[in-house]
Amino acid sequence: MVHIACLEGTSPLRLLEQCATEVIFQSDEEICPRGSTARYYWRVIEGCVRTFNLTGDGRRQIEDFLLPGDVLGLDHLRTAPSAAEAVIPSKLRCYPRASADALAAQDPALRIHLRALTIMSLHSAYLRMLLLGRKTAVERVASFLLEMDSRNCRAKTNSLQLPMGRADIADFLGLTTESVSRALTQLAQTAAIELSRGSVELLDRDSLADQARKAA
Amino acid sequence: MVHIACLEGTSPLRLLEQCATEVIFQSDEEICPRGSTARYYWRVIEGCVRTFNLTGDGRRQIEDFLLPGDVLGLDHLRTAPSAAEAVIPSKLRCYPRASADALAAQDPALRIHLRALTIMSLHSAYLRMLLLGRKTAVERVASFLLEMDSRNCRAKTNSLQLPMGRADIADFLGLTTESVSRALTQLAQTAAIELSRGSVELLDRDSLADQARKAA
DNA sequence: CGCAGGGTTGATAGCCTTCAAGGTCTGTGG
DNA sequence: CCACAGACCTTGAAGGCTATCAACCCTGCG
Repeated sequence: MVHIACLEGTSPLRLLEQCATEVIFQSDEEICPRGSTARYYWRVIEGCVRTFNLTGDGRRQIEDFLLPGDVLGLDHLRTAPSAAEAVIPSKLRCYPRASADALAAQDPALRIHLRALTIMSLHSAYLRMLLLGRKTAVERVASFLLEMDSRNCRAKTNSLQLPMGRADIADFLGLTTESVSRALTQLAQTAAIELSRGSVELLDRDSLADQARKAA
Repeated sequence: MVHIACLEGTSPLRLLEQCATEVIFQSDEEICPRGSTARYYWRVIEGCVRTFNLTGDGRRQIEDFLLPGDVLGLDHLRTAPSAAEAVIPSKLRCYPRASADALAAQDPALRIHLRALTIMSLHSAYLRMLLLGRKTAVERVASFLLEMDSRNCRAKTNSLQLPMGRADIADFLGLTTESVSRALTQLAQTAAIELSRGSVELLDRDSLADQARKAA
């Protein structure tokens, strides 16, 4: 959800980029375990990361998918509140918190930007509450496709690549894999989308938005 | 959700308190309409406020209940993302954004505190996603009672006053009023709580926590 | 070829919603 | 003082949506 285009280019940030290191994670590999000390911010360079929460008996709710450009760790206080894992093999850039925070302390523009990113996460969380609390399965899946599409900045085509599997989508939307599958089939039957291997063709975004019942 | 005890007492904050004014809102009166310009922060002094989102066809999801001490408006960027209304007659203190932000620009401690409050809201939102996406009706209601209890700082007793009605609780938990009522009855039958007019007696918090399946 | 993993589809069950009715409390007015 | 209306809460019965359980398909791989 959290885009950070303007973290690049500005001059004092060069220093920060210099202390950053890149790390590659394999599928399902843990990036920061829940409760671990929050020593780094991470930025996704390639791939996809999920953050999630579990109930005592193992039910999972995915909080967010992080795509290239998104930042992980802005919501950590002393420790990480939720676990993070790579969805597919992913490259992340790792920024020491101490350095980044020191930089932010002296750079009002950076502070404002980081604050805006956190607030955008909060807005996205509130919209997802509406989705989880009040939307039907088809509405949830349609909303999900549109959200993923809107984050898929560079794509001009209607082809939406989904790095995550049905199980991840289900745990993101508060459904089961079967329900996700059925909702996708149903959307395909209205000709709003077309399903193909590993991607979804968005044929009719208006119809999708209609079936998503977007919040005004 | 957002507690702000330490906004009081520190000396530079006296200035801010001086430009603050108190306003009283009646039940269901709007505090900031969705999309309105974000010109103020608000702090609840007495009463209770709800923030919420609506789908296109009017289904409502309450994002948060704000109790005395909680701050409203930290998640606003240029405009308010969601509407806010008083649940019961409530007194709020109103802080001009410009003054507060200017003060924060010069006061690192205040900045850190405000940032922590925002992050706490985000954590609370993530926990509620787990509730909305993965918990049953009884689990949701038990979780709700425990959360309200934990925010009910000053109370030593087991009596939990709930300022909001069943309809508000339902829209907070993604249920209907009937389901909330049934879940409360069911919790009462296990002797975890006892229902009385306008309040709930928490007889067995362990049992409640058990039935809430709290996230580890 | 056999197997494993992910996705889809079908049948059934369960939980919550919906619709409906009754109960309780409060405030108002006769 | 009591009747009554209204709001809110609770309870009951029926239905719908999604979960669950199961089978099947497809692909990739050893």
